[in-house]
Amino acid sequence: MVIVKQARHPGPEEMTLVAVMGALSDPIRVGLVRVLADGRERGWGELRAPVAKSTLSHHLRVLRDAGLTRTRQEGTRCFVELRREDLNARFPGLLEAVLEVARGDDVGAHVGVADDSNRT
Amino acid sequence: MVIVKQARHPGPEEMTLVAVMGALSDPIRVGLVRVLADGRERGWGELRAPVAKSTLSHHLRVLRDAGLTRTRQEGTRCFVELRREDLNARFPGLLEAVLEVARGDDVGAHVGVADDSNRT
DNA sequence: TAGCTTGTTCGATGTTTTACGAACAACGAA
DNA sequence: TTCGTTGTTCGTAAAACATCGAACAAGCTA
Repeated sequence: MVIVKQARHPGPEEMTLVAVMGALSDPIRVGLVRVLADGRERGWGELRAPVAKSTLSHHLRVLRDAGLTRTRQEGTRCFVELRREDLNARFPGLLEAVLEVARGDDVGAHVGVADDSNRT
Repeated sequence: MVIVKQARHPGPEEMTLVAVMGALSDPIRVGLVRVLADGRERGWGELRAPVAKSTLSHHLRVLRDAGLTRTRQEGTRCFVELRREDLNARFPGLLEAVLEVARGDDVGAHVGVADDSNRT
């Protein structure tokens, strides 16, 4: 029996505006959200940010705790995705507005994904 | 000649998403924005928040520095207003989305205005 | 089993934020 | 000029945050 201790994710009702705004008040985290904005689930190790991995882990935790992302564990690795549906239901229009500006201003420019040469 | 040292306000181009999100990641500041959301300019002394006046001054400064509000000085007193136009131009949809949630969740509930008995 | 990979957690450090009261500066009123 | 009012700034303290490297746990792989 495989018990993979999944991290806790807040339900929509548990999400707070202040926590979400706080999560998005750091350029690296905004960059991560931008990367995930295409709706694709990304492997943790695929994510690239100019910080140590422990720090990246921290940022992903802040995003998860605020309800912005969902982290799934599979074996020894993790996959992250944006909780777009939940966010739109709980905070209508907010995510789109933020992404729009983030793209325009290129916020979190140094965050990206590895150019994974093993798929298309 | 009256030179009232006006505080510096960032122009729309100087406003950053991260600063705005940071400014809105505190319930008192969200409360202040809510109070100002009706478009009326408010006297500083009219504002009520459960913090010392030096702390309120600090919060108003954070909002001003982020570009959310404009502070005008007249004689010995100040008036604050929301920079709705500028915000909508710079961050389309953001303010409305935030206000919508803030109202629904009653964020910053302890912030308000004095019940000014000298009008209506 | 032994070792490798992957991501989290721990401990330390330096910075930023929030908060308060006291001191201050600017202005208007007496 | 001497007060009172109004809001900012200063000094300080506590908490939160970002960051790192080291240690760790869990799961594959050899």
